Amino acid sequence: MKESDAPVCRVVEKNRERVEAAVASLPDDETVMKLADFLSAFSDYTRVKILLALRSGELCPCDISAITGMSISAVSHQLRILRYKKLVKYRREGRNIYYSLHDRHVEEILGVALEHVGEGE
Amino acid sequence: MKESDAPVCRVVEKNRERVEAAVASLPDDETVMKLADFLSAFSDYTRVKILLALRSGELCPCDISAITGMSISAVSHQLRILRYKKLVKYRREGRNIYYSLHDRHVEEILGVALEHVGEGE
DNA sequence: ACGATGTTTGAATAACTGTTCAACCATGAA
DNA sequence: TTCATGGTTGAACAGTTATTCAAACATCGT
Repeated sequence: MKESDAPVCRVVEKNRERVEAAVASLPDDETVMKLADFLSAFSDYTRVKILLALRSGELCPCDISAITGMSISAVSHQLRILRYKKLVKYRREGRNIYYSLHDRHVEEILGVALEHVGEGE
Repeated sequence: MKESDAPVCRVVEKNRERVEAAVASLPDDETVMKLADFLSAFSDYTRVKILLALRSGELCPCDISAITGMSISAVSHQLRILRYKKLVKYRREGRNIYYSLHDRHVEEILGVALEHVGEGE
């Protein structure tokens, strides 16, 4: 959208304080981008399932494949995303690699979201 | 992937307890789907920005357009997604429609996620 | 060194998502 | 009723994403 022809209704004028307060309260753009990037890791059915499984303890890709019914390759691709976005960490043990949730934040988000969808019934 | 030829490594056998515990702890499929559906609403930069802006109070689409620099139409499309997925609610006041965060869960998730990305520096 | 096991990776394809544009609906004022 | 204002909607396009397949890498046992 071009800045020049932003459609501005009268309400924006009336609400100017409100609007300016909202703008002031926004984190900087980079933080918003990081936020969306982090949260977007939760946006896929299979990734959510992987994360939920990891709440009960560390698992290797092969375990996760068995649990979720996904192919090993698909699991590995998704784990890579979860790694990059800091939702999981891993450790090597011989030939196996064990994945676990990165920190409490991830568990907390899953918990709050579970509450939310549970209430909708 | 076909169930029949799921690649199962030895670790799964060794970890059978662990794997079975994880399977047992998983919510039913419908819940996982609802979870992913809810959380996927947080996965876009512009939606996150809208939600962050709404933390400071209710706003109409026109306000949000001014705050985010998005077109009114784009804002409205995103608000629809946020409405359907129960991240925001709205009320009408004459010609204006005011949107606000649906409940504490949404605020909490944003808060936890902000903590998470804040720590990474 | 070799083979087997456990995992990762890149390329390709199919499905999905966000923005724009134009048309439309809803409300209040005249 | 008619007009202007504030919002919504559908179609279309561009960009993104998840899965599969085949090939590769890393580690261990022999």
